[in-house]
Amino acid sequence: MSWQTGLIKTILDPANLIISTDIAVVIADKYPKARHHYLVLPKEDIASIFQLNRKHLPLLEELHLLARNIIEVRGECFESFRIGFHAQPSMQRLHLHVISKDFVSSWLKTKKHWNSFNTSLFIPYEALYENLSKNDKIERLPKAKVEELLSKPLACNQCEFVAKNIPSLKEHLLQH
DNA sequence: GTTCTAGAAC
DNA sequence: GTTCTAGAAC
Repeated sequence: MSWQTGLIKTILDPANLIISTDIAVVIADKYPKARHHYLVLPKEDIASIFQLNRKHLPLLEELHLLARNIIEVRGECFESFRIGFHAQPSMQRLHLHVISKDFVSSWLKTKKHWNSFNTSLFIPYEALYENLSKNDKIERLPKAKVEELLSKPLACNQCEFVAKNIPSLKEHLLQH
């Protein structure tokens, strides 16, 4: 089994499921990039956002419902979370990220980690939903665009601060 | 996706 | 000399 199928294997074990419905499940991200970081995955075998079409809109609504549920279950505030998909996913099985905006985590280690959640490489749930409604599919970003976004400066998500490197960004995030 | 680590950056 | 980044992983 290659590493890309790790999520599919993870959800096979009921012990890993924080929430489970007929349609979807919620698990904790194995390498959380913030104080709270969950993944919502459909039980249906959909590899990624690129397999979606208009028929999946009700499924997306179910995923978002579970996203709101896990935030509530954990006693957290909806407004303190980002909910969305990576524009360039690495792991198989469609997964909706539910991540708190603090980004305080020892697993946050690289510029790629930061920019994948804090540039257009992160597609908010609502944006993906609207895009799918309109176009009946999700287009892959051009390689050059991905590289441009990955190389963006380390701009704080809560103020105008731009960090010189990852350690200084992490130190800064702790101050918020 | 992570781990490891060479060599760049400081 | 130490910190930090970025590319290979058969």
